[in-house]
Amino acid sequence: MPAPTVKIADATSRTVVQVLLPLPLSGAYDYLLPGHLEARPGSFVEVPIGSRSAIGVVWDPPEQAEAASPLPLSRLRPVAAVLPAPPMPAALRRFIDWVAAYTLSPPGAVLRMAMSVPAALEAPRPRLGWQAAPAAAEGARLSAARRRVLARLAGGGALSAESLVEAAAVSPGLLRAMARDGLLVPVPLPAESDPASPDPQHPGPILSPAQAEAAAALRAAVARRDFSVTLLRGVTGSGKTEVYLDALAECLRQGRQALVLLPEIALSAQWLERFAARFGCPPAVWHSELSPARRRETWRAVAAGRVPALVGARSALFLPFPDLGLIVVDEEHESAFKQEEGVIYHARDMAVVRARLSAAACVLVSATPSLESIVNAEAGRYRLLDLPDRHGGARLPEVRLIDLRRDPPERGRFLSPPLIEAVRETLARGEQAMLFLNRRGYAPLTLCRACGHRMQCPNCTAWLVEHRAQRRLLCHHCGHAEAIPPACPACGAEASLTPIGPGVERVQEEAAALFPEARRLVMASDTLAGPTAAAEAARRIAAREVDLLIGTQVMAKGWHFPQLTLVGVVDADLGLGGGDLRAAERTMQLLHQVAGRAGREAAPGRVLVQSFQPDHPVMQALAAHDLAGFLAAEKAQRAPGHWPPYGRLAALIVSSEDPLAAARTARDLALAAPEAAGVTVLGPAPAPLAMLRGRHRHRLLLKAERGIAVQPLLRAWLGRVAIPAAVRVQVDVDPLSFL
DNA sequence: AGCACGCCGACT
DNA sequence: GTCGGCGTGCTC
Repeated sequence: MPAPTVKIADATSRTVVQVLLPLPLSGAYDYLLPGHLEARPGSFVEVPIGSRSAIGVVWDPPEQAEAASPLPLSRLRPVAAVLPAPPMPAALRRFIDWVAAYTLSPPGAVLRMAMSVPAALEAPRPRLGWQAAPAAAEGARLSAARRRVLARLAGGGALSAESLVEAAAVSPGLLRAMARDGLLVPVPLPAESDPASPDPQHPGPILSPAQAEAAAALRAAVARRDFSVTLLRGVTGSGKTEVYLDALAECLRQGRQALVLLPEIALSAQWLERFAARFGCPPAVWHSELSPARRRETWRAVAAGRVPALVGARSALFLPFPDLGLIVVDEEHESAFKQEEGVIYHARDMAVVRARLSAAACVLVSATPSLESIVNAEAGRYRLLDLPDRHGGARLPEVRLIDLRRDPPERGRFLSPPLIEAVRETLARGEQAMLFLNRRGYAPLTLCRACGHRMQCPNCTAWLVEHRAQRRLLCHHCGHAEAIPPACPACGAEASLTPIGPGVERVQEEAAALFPEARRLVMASDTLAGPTAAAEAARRIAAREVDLLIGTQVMAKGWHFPQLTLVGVVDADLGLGGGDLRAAERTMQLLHQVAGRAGREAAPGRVLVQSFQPDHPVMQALAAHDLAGFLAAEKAQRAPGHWPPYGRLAALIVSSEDPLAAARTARDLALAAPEAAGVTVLGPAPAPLAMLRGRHRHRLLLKAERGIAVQPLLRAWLGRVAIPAAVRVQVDVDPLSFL
C-alpha cells in the first residue's frame, strides 16, 4: 500500500495531493495541501483551476513508478479548503477508475456522475420556516388566506414554506408578502430527520417452496459478505420480487446497504408499494426527476450511511454508499440500463463490477435474461436460480398467432378481424383487454399523396412522427417539433399530406370507433409523464375504471393488472427490421413481457399476436412458450462468428456538423485500424442514423474474440489518428444500439 | 466543462 | 478606432 500522501521535506512540510476534478481532463492534478488542512484520499476539496475554483476529490497517490509529480513543486497551487462532507469511499473511487478505464472515458467525466449534486457538499444550511409574528393575531382586518396561514401557526409553532403553502392553500408569494407586512418571521427549523428505516423483521409474505429455496440461496450469498453474482430467472408472475426482497432483508440485518436498480424508476409506483408492504416504510429513491432539495438530502444521507435501502435508476450506482452489501438489477435485460450518451456504460455490467469492488452480492433478475447473463450463468461465472412456475398456480397465457397475410385488417386499419372479435368478447365478459403497439404518436410517416414527399426531420435522418393530440410533427430523436403544414412543403398541394402506418394514438382512434362503449386509456411515455400520472393510471386500472388499455412498452413493464385477460400485439414484427444483432432477442423479451401481463390471477389469459411473419423463430417460440429453444437457436447463430456474448464488440461513432470532416476522420480511423489475430474491424459506414441532431455520423465496429481485451487496442488505435476539433469520436464498448 | 486568448465584422 | 462574434486550447 502506498502512503496516503507524499510528504515533501521542505520547511513548511506541505504535502502533495492528487485531486480528481469532475471535468473531462486526462487524470488527477497535483496540489499542495497547506499544513493547516487535513485531507485523505476521498476527501472533497476546493481547489483553484485556471482562473476559477472547483470542487474535486483527493484521489489515491499514483503507484511508486510515477510517484514524482511531473510538474515542479513551484508550479503547484494550494488546496483552498477541505469540505465538511464524508470522504468518498474507496470502493467508489476504485469503481470510478474502473469505469473510466473500461469505457475509455476521462476519469473526471465518470467522477462527475458521482458528484451530480454539488450542493450536497456544502454544509447543510439551516432550513428556514415561518412563525407568526407576536403581534400578528391582533387587530387589522386580514384576508381569508392570511387568516388561514395564521391559523396554521397558532400556538407559536413553525412550519416550512412548503408545508404552509399546502396546508393553508395559499401561494408562496403570499407568505413573502405577509413577512414584508410583519405578520410572519423566519425561524430555523429543526434539522432534517432521517428517512424511515425499513424493518427487516417486518413479516413478509409466505413464500412458495420454490421461492423459499431461491430466497435461502440469496440470503446465504448476502450473509457471506463477499462478492457473488446470481442470475434469478423466473417467468412473469413467479414472485421474483419477493425473493430478492428477502435477500434485501438479510442485507439490512447484516447492517450493510442495499441498492435496487430498476430500468424506469419514475414509473414504478407499484414497486414502491410492494417494498413498503414488505418493510413497513418506503425505500429511498434516486432518479433524474427528483427535486434538487430531495437529491441533496438523499445524497447526504447515503454518504453518511443513513440510507439502508435505496431504489434507483442506473445513476444510483454512483452514489457514495459506505458499505454496500447487495445490488439487485431488476429486469436486467432492459436496454434502459444502457447509458448512450456522455460516458457510455451498461448499468447491469457495471453493477457487477461495483459489487465486486464492494465485496457485495449482486443479483440479476429477469423473466427473459439477456443472452450475456445466461451464457455467464451456464459457464459457471454466475450462479443460476430458476423459478419455473407462476405463483399461486396461475397458468401461462395461451398465445395465438394471427397471420396478417391471411386475416388482414380493413384498408387503412390495423386491427385484424380475429383480434377485434377477441377484444369484443373480452369486454362483453366484463374483463379488461390491452392493445400493445411499441410506437408513440399517431403515425410514423406523413406522405404527400400528390408528389410523394415525406416529412423529414431537418436535423436527423428520420421521419417526423405525427402526434395528433398535439397537432404537431415530432422527431423522436432530437425533439424537433413543427406544426402540421396545411399544404405539402415540396409541391404545394393542399390537403394532400396523409398519415402512413399506426402509432398508439391511431390504434386508440380505431378502438374508439370499434368499441365506443369501452372506457379506454392510452399509456405511452408522453401521456404518462411523471410518477404521479403513472400512479393515477395504475389506480384507475385497478379500480376497474378502464376497460381497454392501449399503449407502448411503458405499459408492458412492472405492472400488475389482476383483471386483464386479453393482450393484443398490434405489430409484433416492429422490432425485427434493421438487421440488428439483438433484434430477435429484444423482440422476444418485449413480447414475452407483454404477454405476461395477461391472466395473472384466477382467470386464464389469452395473447393474440398480429404478424406478417408468423413462421419467424421469435413468433414460433412465443406461441410454444419455448424460450429455451429460441435461446439455443440464438446461440447457434452468434457463436461461430464470435458475436456477443461469444466475443466482444466496440463501436466508434465519428460525428461532425461538417459532413466531409466526419467522413475523412472515419476513413483515417479505418486506415489506422488495429490488425491482430482474432480482431476484425468493420466499416467505416454511414450510421443508420446518418445525421443526428445536425451531426453527420459514421460508424466503425471492432470485433474481438473472447478473451481479447479491447481497451488497449482501442487506446492505441485512437492514439494513431489525429482527431480535428470539429469532429467527435465516441467509443461505445459493448454497444447495444447499432444506430 | 469553463474561461481566456485571439483574430475578423458593424457600431459610436 | 473599439465592442464582440465564437473557434482553439489549457487548466496541477
